[in-house]
Amino acid sequence: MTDAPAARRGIPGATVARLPVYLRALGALAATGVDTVSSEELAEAAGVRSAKLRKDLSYLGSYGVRGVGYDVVRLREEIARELGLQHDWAVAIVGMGNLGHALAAYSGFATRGFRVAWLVDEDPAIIGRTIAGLTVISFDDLASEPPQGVIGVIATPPTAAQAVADRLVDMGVHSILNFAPCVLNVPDGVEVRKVDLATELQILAFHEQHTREEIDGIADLAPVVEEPKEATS
Amino acid sequence: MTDAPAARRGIPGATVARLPVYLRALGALAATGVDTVSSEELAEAAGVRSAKLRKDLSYLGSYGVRGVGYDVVRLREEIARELGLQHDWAVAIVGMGNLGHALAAYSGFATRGFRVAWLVDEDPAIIGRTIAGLTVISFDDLASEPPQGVIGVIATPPTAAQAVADRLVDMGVHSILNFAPCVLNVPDGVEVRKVDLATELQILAFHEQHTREEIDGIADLAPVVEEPKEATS
DNA sequence: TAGATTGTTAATCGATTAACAATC
DNA sequence: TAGATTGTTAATCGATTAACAATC
Repeated sequence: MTDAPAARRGIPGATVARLPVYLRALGALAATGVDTVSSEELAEAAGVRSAKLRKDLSYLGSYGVRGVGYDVVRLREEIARELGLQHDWAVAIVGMGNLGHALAAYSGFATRGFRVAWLVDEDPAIIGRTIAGLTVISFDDLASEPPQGVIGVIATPPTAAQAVADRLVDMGVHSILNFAPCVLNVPDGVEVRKVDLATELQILAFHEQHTREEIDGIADLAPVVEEPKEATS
Repeated sequence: MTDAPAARRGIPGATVARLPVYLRALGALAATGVDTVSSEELAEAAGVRSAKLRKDLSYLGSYGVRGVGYDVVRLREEIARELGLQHDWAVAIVGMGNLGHALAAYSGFATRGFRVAWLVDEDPAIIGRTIAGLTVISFDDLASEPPQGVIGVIATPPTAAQAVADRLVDMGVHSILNFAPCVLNVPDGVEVRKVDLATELQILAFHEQHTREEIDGIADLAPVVEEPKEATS
């Protein structure tokens, strides 16, 4: 009945999580002047299988040309649009410790659609200081400017994180990136993604240990006594 | 034939990735003096469903007691052992920009089984400086001390990341945490986990946009003309 | 047209969940 | 024993993959 792109609704979560990777790869291609790319090439650049890439892109609509490939600029725009990156998003970082400080100065945000707009801390010794060109404000100051469509970043110690999340939610924030190693409880409709640095290392430790066991030989763990082998066959 | 715990091999990846979360929750419980916990309570603390928790734990063996629950200290030890956290792991951080600097000073590593042992940069202006109590060394310096069973952390700009990964792999590192927004190519047997901060925000932007569309009303996007409804059935 | 590559189908694989028998 | 809770089964769900018909 309609020409509208097929599945606007219901893009699988796993696909959404990969769109930024494709976007980045397309940006790199565009920078080098490439204007058409096949699913095979783009998949290679993004570190995925081409079948997966094509399936992912098919959820956005039909932006490729059979026998030719994808127009780099066009596809990049479509993905950016799907992710809501036609305009920049404002970000509020709460917690100006080591990590918050580094995030405030991180250049990778600005180049990929985000503008760090507020730095927040509760420590009077830190409020008022200038970090990365911004003045650190208190939570009350933040609440006084209504942060519309802001993404909140929590970089406080875990003990403070839930209270911070509660205040952000009260202000109308419904997207939160949490660096504090703890579980946050938020109402329905609020999206929390978490980045836990120590957890990432612990997952690597698991693999490191198991690689190590293979190298050292499993014999150490469960000494194998070789049966005298029959000379048959 | 044997009493040995069932599935030592073949713990699903999704389960491994959750074990650190359980470990953290158990640590918090132990700190408050709780000595027994049910799957329902622990799941609540870890932010998962109890059925998932029990299934995850069943891969490690049978450490619960029916009708009672899990011994907090015991379970914590078993998970730590499974993850390879009986001893600390040494970490080498490469790239002493904002992020590398913050990671070097991050207190969350030490408390969860990791010791930042080397800070590496290639900039002569940075080599020799002291950061978080450690002297920044060059790559050649790092290569001279053979880093056994080290976990490598890459916090360089994306342009340098592949070369850094290659050098780490040459030194025998086979577990890498990559903060540079780029795809790393490594040989089989080397495990790379990646943390891309801007990607996390872009995923949130997707949800933020779609939440916003719902609030603003979908009518704006695809004006619906109501068909005069037949009064049948 | 012939060659190339997309978009989609169908099969497979892995992860989640509910339910409950086993058992403390 | 009666009540509680684990460990496991079986069903469901979602994601990945290979293969290929559609089509530029």
